[in-house]
Amino acid sequence: MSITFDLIRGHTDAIILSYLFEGDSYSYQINKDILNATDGQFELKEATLYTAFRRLEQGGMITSYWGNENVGARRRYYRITEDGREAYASYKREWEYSKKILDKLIK
Amino acid sequence: MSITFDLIRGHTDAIILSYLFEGDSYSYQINKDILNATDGQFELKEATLYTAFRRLEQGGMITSYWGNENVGARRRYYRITEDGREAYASYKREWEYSKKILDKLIK
DNA sequence: TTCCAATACTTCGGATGTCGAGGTATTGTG
DNA sequence: CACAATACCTCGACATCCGAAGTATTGGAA
Repeated sequence: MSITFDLIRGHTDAIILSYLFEGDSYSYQINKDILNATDGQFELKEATLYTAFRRLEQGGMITSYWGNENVGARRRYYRITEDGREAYASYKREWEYSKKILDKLIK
Repeated sequence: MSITFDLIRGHTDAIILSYLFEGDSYSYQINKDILNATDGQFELKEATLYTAFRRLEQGGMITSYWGNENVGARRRYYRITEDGREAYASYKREWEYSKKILDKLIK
């Protein structure tokens, strides 16, 4: 089954924050982690991720810094802030809540 | 808690079809049914509903007809088609599926 | 050694869905 | 007679998502 991506819309930030909650990471890595976690059935497109990173950084949810890899391509790492942790907790609650509502409505 | 409506995005059609599955209805009624089902915590805005009805009708998921009320304002009723029933079953599966995915990703 | 796949980042513009604001018409009630 | 409630509808703004395209680096295959 190929998922209609609009179903995930609005949850992008929550998904990203969920990964950053466990440690700094970078776009490509997060993308691969999502693919692994869902057995290759779901991924956030690169453009979507970058839009989200910009949005989250502007909102003070994350900060970013360049890694000093001396091998391979440079990486921009993202780190969750305290505000980001709070936002994540809130997103999580909202997900649980909207799940309940949709379970009521799609029966 | 006030729900971020973007979380519901993409599920509007499924919600509407879910109601029409149980019998013909009209916009205002469906709106009220949703409000009741969620204890007033969630509603689809009128403009959203009309956009969705147009979309569903153009897609052959529903048909519409004018009720012949001799009392009160005229009502446009919507009826689900066979294609609509199939689409609904599919939407329902997709919802179950995306629920699993999001539960994996928002942890 | 040359080419290509993979890693990694980024921008742009189009498509889509949602909804606030505004509008029309009818009926029943104070 | 005004007004709330029912019921319909349109427009335009806005946010998000993502396809497409582009840059740069490294390592391995041919």
